Amino acid sequence: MYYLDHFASGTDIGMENGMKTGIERRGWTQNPEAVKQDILSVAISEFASNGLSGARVDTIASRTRTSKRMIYYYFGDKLGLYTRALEAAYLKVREGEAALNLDHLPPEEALTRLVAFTFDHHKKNPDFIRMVMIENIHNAENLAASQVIRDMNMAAIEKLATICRRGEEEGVFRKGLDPVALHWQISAASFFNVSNRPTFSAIFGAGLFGDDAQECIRRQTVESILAIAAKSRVEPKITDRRSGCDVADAGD
Amino acid sequence: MYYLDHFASGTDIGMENGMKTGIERRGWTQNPEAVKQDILSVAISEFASNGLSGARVDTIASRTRTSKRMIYYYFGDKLGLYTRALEAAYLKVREGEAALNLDHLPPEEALTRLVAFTFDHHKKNPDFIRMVMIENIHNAENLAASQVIRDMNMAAIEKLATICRRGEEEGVFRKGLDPVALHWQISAASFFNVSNRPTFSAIFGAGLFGDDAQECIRRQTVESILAIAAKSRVEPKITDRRSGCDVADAGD
DNA sequence: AGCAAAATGATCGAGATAGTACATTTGGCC
DNA sequence: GGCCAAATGTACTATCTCGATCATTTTGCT
Repeated sequence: MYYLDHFASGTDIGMENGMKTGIERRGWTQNPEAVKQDILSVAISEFASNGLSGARVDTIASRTRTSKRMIYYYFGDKLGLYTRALEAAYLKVREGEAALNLDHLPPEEALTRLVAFTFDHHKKNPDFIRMVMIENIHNAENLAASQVIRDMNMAAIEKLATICRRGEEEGVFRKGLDPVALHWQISAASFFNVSNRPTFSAIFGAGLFGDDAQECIRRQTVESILAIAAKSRVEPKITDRRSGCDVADAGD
Repeated sequence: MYYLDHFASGTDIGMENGMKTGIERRGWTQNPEAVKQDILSVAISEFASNGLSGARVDTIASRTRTSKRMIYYYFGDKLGLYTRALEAAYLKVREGEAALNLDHLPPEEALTRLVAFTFDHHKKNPDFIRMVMIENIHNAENLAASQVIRDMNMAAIEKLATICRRGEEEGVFRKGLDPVALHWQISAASFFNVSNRPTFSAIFGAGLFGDDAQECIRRQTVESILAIAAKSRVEPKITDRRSGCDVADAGD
């Protein structure tokens, strides 16, 4: 099986064998990079659909323009392929996030956009969400081994930290905000909205995933996050010095 | 392999072979119910740990006081066992929830307790959470087939609906609150907190899962939910009639 | 052109795994 | 006690699945 030169630079990964790509056919040649990318994109889809144990190397191979031989040649074994696929999925998603530049916006506006963006972005990348779900099932053992992924996420936090700091300085956000905790809140809503859609729909119907209801949920999410970040409208009676959280009666 | 009479009524599922149970040994006998329960509890643990494809029937069998033969005898095949295990996991968790009686409390207090309870309860039942995660990976195909589970969840919503209605009537909650949407918000935080702990910890460290930080997150969650339910302190400029949500600028 | 290393093709094997066949024991009932 | 159906034990197999082996082609380089 052969590849067009620079096939890897094509964006339409899912095309059929023999489809035009818009790239000139200037002879055919070995193309290791394209082979790897081809394998990875198929692997992401397959692992995301069926999980680590559920995915079949043979199935991945057959959906590839290359052979199983190549999978083992480049990735060693199934777990190696999985790990690289996980990294690739992260990379692709973080790329999308990198385009978001919020530095010129006022902090509240920046945070609003960040939350809304994350919500939408997760929704547009279900395979990524599923990869993370699967990784959680496996106790993040493979992710823990990937320095690449940790670095990328720390970068994401930096962005949020910057917003928090600016907000504090301008006096619109409360002091001592923990960017990681805020990220947790943002992720919880955005992630759950995709990850648990199947069971939620099965039980309560698809209503919450229609356009109107999703719009509503997204807005609620944005507002909740902003409320957490904002200086409390009502002065808290006690402030927990350790975590910067308002301490109020929360039952039990 | 033989069973004590009424062994199924014992609460300590995880005990070793031959351990005392507090139940008098009054002879040994066939005990189909105990066998089924034994298999199910092992199955939940195994499926929760390794997923549907990752779980091994032989492993389940070996951790059971009975044999693989019995698994197929009572549950037909692996998928049958999985489905029953899923139901059993739901049942166990909903049982815990049923004990919660909130009808005598004022709506805000009831909602506060419900949220806090859900947060804690999910945390105490990671196997259940993992089963749901796995079911989501499989697009809820098996859950969809289980009427039992749908019924139980509808019951849970009823509880929330009652609180919402009372809150509306007493004028402390906004009108047109959607109990399912509220349930979504509660679940998102409570579920994510358990489901994504491994990846989150791997990336950002375990800090957020220490007692102090968890306390803080739980409180933030409670407050966010209450804020959503409460009548807005600031009158909304526009109200979306379809969903009952405030419409404000939420960015793109 | 010729050579060595990288890349790829075709086929096969070992072990794991779900599920089964057959035999045996137990327990309620007469 | 004897009988039959439910329950359980033992051993086996067909198949699926990962991974390896051996052979061949392509390519960069001199």
